[in-house]
Amino acid sequence: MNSEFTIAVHSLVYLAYLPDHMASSEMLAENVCTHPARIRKIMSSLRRSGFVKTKEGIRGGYMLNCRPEDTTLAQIYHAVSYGTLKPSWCTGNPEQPCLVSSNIQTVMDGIFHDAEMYLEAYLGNITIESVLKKIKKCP
Amino acid sequence: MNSEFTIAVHSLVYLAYLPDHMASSEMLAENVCTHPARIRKIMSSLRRSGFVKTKEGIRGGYMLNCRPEDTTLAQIYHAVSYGTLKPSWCTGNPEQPCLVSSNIQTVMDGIFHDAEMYLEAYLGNITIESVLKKIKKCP
DNA sequence: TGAAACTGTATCAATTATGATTACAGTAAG
DNA sequence: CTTACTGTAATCATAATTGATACAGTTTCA
Repeated sequence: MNSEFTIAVHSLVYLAYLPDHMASSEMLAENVCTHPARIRKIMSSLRRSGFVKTKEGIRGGYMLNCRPEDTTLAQIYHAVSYGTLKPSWCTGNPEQPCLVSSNIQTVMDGIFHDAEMYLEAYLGNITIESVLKKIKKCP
Repeated sequence: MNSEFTIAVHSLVYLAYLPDHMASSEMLAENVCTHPARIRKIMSSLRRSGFVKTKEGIRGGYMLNCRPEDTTLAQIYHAVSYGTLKPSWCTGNPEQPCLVSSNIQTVMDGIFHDAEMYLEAYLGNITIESVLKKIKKCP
């Protein structure tokens, strides 16, 4: 998994935190600690899945378009990082005569797929609002 | 997550599959499709956690030292890849005045930690033997 | 209308993570 | 005492990730 999921969650939490629920890529980048272009790329994907609306032009930026109490990290993970639990490198080789070597890829694929579903089930219990609440409880 | 978990599972499944439950790093490397030195590194770690025994010297190699029906992928994950669910790159900055930026790391750390526990709970339901059974069912 | 302040997106560079390779010391069998 | 193995570290190559730059397109507002 790369950090796009974390950045997406951070950005949505930050938007939910701001009184007007709106920020430019530059503001978000400073808060997240990354480059504005990277934020724009990820926010574009969040816009395509409907979590934010964007406004181009002067005084533009990103606006929260979902209810923090209804939006779960599972939805965000699915939109931004689905399929990234499984490592890209595989063991075994379908061409080999050995039963284990030739079939392990299929079996491990299934295991990682199911594991990701479990992961999403857990993330489905966490909302943007609950993350914000946890943040507010920090010392 | 890198592929060490997958390689560890593959190696143990392969040992369980072999009639004498024993193989050298070279045999394992060929089956897994990687370099013998990489196998040795991972098998060393599996030896330290008791899943295999190693025999040095001529006619040496790795021998299964656990019951395939009792050994779960959770145990293997924990031994080999614990803590690798969380991306290494973090958002936010504890030095910033903003509540969100300064505390998101702590909160996301907790979420990834719990997510990993969930993942392990799922992997706890899968044994080396059940993986081998799935492999044998492949066409 | 046109300058200013934004997003959208592509491309390339820099950094980091991953995997492959080599090397060699240590060990046990025969 | 040679041969065939593991243990481990170091180094190289490649791939993935992140940073940076550039520029077209859009909207606001003087």
